[in-house]
Amino acid sequence: MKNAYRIGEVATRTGCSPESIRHYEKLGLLPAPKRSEQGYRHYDQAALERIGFIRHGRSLGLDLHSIQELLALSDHPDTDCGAADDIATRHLQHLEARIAKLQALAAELRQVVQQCRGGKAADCQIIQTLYDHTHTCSERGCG
Amino acid sequence: MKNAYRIGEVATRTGCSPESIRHYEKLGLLPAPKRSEQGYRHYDQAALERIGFIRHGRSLGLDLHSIQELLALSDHPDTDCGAADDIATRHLQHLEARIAKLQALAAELRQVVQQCRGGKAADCQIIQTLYDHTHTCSERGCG
DNA sequence: CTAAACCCTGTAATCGTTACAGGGTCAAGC
DNA sequence: GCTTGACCCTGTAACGATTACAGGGTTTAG
Repeated sequence: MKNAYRIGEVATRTGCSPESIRHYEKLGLLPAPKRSEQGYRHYDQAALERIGFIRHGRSLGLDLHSIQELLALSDHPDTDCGAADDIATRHLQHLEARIAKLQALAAELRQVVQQCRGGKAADCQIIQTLYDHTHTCSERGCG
Repeated sequence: MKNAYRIGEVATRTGCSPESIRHYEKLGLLPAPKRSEQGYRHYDQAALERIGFIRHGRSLGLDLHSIQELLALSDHPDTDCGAADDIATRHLQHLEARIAKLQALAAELRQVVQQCRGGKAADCQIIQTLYDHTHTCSERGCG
């Protein structure tokens, strides 16, 4: 268990590219790490765990702003936990809405695809359907 | 049925912002329209339908590149229709994969949310779970 | 005759990540 | 020694689609 990792080793261990790590630092999600005499970043175990937190949040689809809020809660252990629940619940609802929308899109697209019987573009039902604006979402309220 | 619409009226009729219309033109999805003496764009009925085509494609989640390919097919009526079917089918598979991934994310997030019993951030299970890197997607192959 | 609403161009922002360019540092091998 | 390659640094630009300006000109209605 070392206590000083350079950014490349952190990248390997966390699955997070060096560019992203520097990006998180610039955005304030990570504190500025110590530097070697040559200016190389040196990370400790806590930084590794913080990056793991961020990556786990990202893998769940959370945006960096939400992750920053969750990190702030974690940095202030006396804060009420309700805010974390709000963020997660809000994101879950967001995900569910997006799933529903994508499912509607997929269903519509499935119909479009099944209409294609081959032949020339002039007769292509896919292209015809796209020109048919009676099916656009803006007129059916599915956006 | 007029035969000369300015960009604002086209925007109203198609539900597509003037900025987007100019953007589509710059990208080559729309031909450069005629201009008034003062330089205002004047669109005809065919342009309206072409914009409708683009919007319908976008509402299905197609990217502008795919839409451009479909428009190119439409512009060459003798082309084989198979390419259109390829584009639509490929996009449908893409949608289905994305839906599956989002559903897995939502399921995981639902578990996380249910762990929150209130209280202080120090004890918050949401935050604890995010720190727990044994659950990150990179280690479970769900990315 | 003036104010509001429209149009023009070009540029920059959004989000998260990646890919450079241009330069410095460090290890291993010859 | 000296080179080669793998690192690291900073800053900037790209991706995709859209939105939001700034700074200027035109039309239209009161």
